[in-house]
Amino acid sequence: MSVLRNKIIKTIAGNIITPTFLPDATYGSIGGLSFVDLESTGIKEIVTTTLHLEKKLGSDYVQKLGGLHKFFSYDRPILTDSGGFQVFSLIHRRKSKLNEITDEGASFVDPITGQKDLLTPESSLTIQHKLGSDIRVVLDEPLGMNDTPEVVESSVRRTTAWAKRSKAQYLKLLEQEGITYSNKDTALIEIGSADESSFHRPLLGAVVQGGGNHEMRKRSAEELIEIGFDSYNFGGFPIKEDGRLDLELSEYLVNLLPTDKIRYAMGIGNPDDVIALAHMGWDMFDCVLPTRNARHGYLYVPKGEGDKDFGN
RNA sequence: GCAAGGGUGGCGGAGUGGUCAAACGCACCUGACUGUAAAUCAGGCCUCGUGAGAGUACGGGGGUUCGAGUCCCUCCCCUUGCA
Repeated sequence: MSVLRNKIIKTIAGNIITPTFLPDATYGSIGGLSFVDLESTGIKEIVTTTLHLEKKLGSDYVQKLGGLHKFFSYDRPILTDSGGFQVFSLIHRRKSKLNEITDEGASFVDPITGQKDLLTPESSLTIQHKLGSDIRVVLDEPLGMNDTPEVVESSVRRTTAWAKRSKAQYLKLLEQEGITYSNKDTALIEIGSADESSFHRPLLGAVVQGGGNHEMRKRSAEELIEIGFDSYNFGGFPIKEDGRLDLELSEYLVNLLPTDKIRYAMGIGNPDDVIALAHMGWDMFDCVLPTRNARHGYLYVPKGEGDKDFGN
């Protein structure tokens, strides 16, 4: 049963028709493509990485230059991640007392400078605010699929707690700018709806955790919905041992999320997966996979049109 | 013409009497890659064989030696110095 949603996500930088896929641009660059090239692919919006920008350039610097859009010379919607997943991957590379997650935040050792650093829910949102992105994500604690129930429970609890702090920080930053916020604001509208003007504030999404455990996913979703966000995101690394996305979990989760909010599957980028999840009702996707694969010489072709002469 | 140094796999470049099918790069091939600290990682890369393994290689020819990419002679070619 397909529930493919063609809707419109409103952002400050313009509207996005769903379902949509956002490629990831580490420093605002998609694997060496110019924005002109990017546009020719039909891509209308991008994701960029908070932590890389913060560590390499500094959000203060980007802010001084007028924000990401001016800095990149890109006027379409830009989504920033919290930096949580990058810290997560760093921590899993090298576990130590310096690389750890506590209730305060995620501490890690900067692999370039070797200095200890701490990313908190508040600092992540402040950085994203300075960067001036259109869609933002709260800091969360991502997990894989095979953690113990205790670890999963802890991740969900912490993710909810961080989401609360993030929302508070978000509202504080909006207030400083004199931007109004209402729980009734809706950034997801029907196509053809009379009101297609651009949105008046950046969007904020929270990330549902719970690993491969349905009950925990449900709890996580409910707790986040209680706080209230513009988007609810499929978090963690929901890839099974066979290397495939857990489609059952994907479908279970999408049906727990409010239909009048954006449902965003983070890090899902296998073309077949994107199509499958879009039909489940997921609105938005981002992933490194297509661009990374392309950089590694991998070409996607429609089913049945592969050519042995081209390898993959 | 004289002098000196060289000619090794697709390329660069190790190797100076046995453990060399040839280090190490590059290129190439295959596999991996899922909120980008992955422009990475794993394997292959003379021929035949799934494999153990076998065969043929170090400019050409000849020689010394149990054994030569490595030593000697000769021929061909390249680079540099002197005329």
